[in-house]
Amino acid sequence: MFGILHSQTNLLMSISAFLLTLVPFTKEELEDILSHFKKETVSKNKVLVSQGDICNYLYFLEEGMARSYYLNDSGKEITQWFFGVGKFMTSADSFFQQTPSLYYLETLEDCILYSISKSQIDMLFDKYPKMEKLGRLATTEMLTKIVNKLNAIQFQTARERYEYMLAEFPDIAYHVPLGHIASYLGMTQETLSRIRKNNSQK
Amino acid sequence: MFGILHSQTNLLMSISAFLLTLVPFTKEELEDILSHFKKETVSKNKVLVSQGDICNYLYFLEEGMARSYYLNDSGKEITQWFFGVGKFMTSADSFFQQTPSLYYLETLEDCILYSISKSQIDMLFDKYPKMEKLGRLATTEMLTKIVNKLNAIQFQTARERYEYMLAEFPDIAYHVPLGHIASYLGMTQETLSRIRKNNSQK
DNA sequence: GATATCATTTGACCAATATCAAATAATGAA
DNA sequence: TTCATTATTTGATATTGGTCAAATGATATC
Repeated sequence: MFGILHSQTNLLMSISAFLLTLVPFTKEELEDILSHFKKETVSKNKVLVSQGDICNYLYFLEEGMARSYYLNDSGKEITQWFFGVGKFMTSADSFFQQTPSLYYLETLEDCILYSISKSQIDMLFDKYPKMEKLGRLATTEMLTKIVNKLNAIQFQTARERYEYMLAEFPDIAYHVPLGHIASYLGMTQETLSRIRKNNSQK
Repeated sequence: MFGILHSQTNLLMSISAFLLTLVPFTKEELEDILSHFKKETVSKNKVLVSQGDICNYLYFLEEGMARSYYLNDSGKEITQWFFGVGKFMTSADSFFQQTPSLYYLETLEDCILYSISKSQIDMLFDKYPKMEKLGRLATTEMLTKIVNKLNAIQFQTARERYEYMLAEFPDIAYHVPLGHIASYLGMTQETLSRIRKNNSQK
């Protein structure tokens, strides 16, 4: 079968470009802030944080994709969120409250990450009020996105939820295993498979 | 039938007590901050913000209860969140981005509210880094609660979702119309009625 | 390239919950 | 109190999506 071409937007987003979209840091501030992030490359399917760990780092995803997931009562992996290029990623509760993480964080592709520890970012929060603003704005954005997902999950049919997925994560939807998406959307992979089949026939 | 006694905890929570649980403001800071909030009493079933309005105020709920809701495609009211004593309430997106609100805000009981405008709170954000921290912490708390709801909605049966409601909003669950709760939990009110019946028989 | 492993698709059947309609109960206004 | 209105409950039936099992397809390793 001839494949459908899926757009590959946003292959890369530098952390400084991203920070500047939220808050107008000066060159000096930005340099100081960035000096506390550590660049690392991580290969595909690596678990960065396990359920029960304290999540010690906040990550910025310059390249690649990742997900958070947890194990439900039957031990099945439930994808909780996808992270794409140009996004912050962490197990938020665990990182900010320094409590055991409820989630795993796992790369889904080879990734280039910038990481920062809790103590370092707290130091930056104290040093720069603009960093508090950044934190607030980033959190507010996440809140909005989660509310969107909630509305999709709560009131839409399985097919409509898949359409939400395509809209929210266009880069990711065609590049990760079906089962990850199905559990993210709260349906079985059999159901998602049937939806995809019907969509492609239309 | 003899009614079950439902606990009435947290009948009142002062705004200063609440702020101090999140950030250690000094007496002077607190006084300055509170001077920008305006106390108002609002009677039951008043709409504070309508869908399409810009939400101009952030409210703190000292007494009473309220909800946010929207109208779905069929024009049915869907409760999106409940707000109880000691909580901040606003149409977050609309207030912070000054965009038309997707939601209505409506009191469910007579309320005592403290309101503050966007420009005033922005002024406080600029004046006090601790206010940015307050904003970040309050938003993070909200984020955690919404993730909880999402997990309940996504993976639990109708009965388990109702149990989540009782745990998250014990003060509210027995004091608002059934239909508000049913739409909040993503089920019909017939289903919720049957669940309550079964629970009371156990 | 052959084979083992893992991911996806397909089919048959079932359970949970929605829908629609009507009866009953509760509430509030005159 | 009485009546009108609104909220809740109940019953019958329909539908969506889940479960289980098996077949097919894709991928990676030797």
